[in-house]
Amino acid sequence: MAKKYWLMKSEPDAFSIEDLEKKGSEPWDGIRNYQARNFMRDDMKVGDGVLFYHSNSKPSGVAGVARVCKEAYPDHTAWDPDSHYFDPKCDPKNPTWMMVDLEFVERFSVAVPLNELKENPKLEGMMVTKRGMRLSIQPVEKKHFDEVLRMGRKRSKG
DNA sequence: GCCAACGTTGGC
DNA sequence: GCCAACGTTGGC
Repeated sequence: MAKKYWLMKSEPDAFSIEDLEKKGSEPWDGIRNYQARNFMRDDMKVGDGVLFYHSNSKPSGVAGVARVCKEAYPDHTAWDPDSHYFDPKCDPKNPTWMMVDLEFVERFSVAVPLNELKENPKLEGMMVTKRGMRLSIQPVEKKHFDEVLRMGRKRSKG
């Protein structure tokens, strides 16, 4: 199976690329959307490339790159009453929610802001550039992944 | 802080 | 099963 590419959103106040860099790897918990879960559960494999996107940020944009290092397994925060992500409808014996682990790959010194993604004709059709796109995990085409990587590294050089 | 977009819930 | 109400996401 060919390597796949993804974009995953996080609010940097909650968990940022800097946090991932410090920790090395981290479970991507708290996903409570069926479409996003299905991508993790059904399609993500170890080694897949991930654009780490900072949302609700100034500005929002792609802050770096991560890699899937563990395939989908149950998200235990769903049945932890103390967790922000607690889901009272979730049965631990038949887990509804899953997560993968990501490991740090690369941090752009300056994030590639959303408006530059939108303005780049090579990224036409990329999901994150579409208005009203709230899905927090999105599949990304290889050509788009490579172009965003190029943009991030170019900026990093100054 | 505003509000458009969109997913979920619940009454019927 | 429809759809209005509600809650959340997330850019601006």
